[in-house]
Amino acid sequence: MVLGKGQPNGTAQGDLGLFELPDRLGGQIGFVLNKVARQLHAMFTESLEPLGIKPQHYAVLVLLDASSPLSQQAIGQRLYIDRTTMVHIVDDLEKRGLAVRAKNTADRRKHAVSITEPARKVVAEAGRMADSVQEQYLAPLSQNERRQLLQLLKRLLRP
Amino acid sequence: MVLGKGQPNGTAQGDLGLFELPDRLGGQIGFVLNKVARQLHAMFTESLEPLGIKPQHYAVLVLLDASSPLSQQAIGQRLYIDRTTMVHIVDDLEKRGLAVRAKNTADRRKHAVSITEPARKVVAEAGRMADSVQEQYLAPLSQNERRQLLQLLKRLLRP
DNA sequence: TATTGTTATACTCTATAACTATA
DNA sequence: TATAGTTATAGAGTATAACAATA
Repeated sequence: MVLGKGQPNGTAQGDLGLFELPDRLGGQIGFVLNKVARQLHAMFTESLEPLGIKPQHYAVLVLLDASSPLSQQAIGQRLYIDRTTMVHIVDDLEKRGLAVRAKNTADRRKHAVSITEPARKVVAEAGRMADSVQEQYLAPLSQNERRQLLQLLKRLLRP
Repeated sequence: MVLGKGQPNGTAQGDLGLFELPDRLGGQIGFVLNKVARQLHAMFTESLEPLGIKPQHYAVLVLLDASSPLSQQAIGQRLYIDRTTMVHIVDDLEKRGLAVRAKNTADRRKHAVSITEPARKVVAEAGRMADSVQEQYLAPLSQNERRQLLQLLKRLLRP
């Protein structure tokens, strides 16, 4: 997708350069936020392909890597993932041998989902992919600006 | 979805509070970006329901309000929307009487898509919705921080 | 009664491929 | 040959509703 740089905004009012956004839209954080999130997500998804996982799997694995076992509900609550979606994700991880389900003996409604040993290397590798993609996508920003951006976003995130 | 505030992170390492993210994930801008974008998008979608349009329709209408007519391709390029997706969006707008397709006589491959007069009021109203949702969602940030956030995001957006 | 996990289903958003018509 | 628009189709990601097992 070669889009060039658009015309500098020397055009008459109401006559936008080919790739310019009206102020009304460019001023909306929502619009820009959405596009940026999609672009980064697409890049990360692509970078994970060789590992046979997707961003959601990565997120769950990071969590399990930090503390296994967890119930599916517990994982979902932390990652803002619905429990029905969690079923599919854990299904995928089990098929790929990256996680295992056991019964929680204390509360037999719950599963005790754990990361497998081979998966530890996969998470590590995926983490490097994540870093590399971010490094690439965030290149326009200084280290300090990246920290600022992250802090601002974190303050917006709702439970 | 009542998630509470999570435990303060006074727990032993490896033992995360119920709603805490491991540093590895919380430190990834991608993860937080994605969730924030989805939350805002969901709120905006809901607020637009009474108007019978969705965020993509709003974006196209804003563009057409600023400069009509435009070809579908031209709209899509500015809004990062695929041309096949544009077909559906313009279909929807025509059904709702918010836009009309005419043939571009200079280049008869192209459509000349224009906003309709009644639609001008809809865009204006939708714009107020957008402002209100943003005001609500961005409440944790000062005016200055909102500007910062927008500027940082805009610098990331790729063509 | 409430919670955990499951299943089936469906919706949103988007993109790919193949086509028509115009240039 | 390339571009604009269309169509059919499919995929990813997510959610809703109904259910079983367990608390």
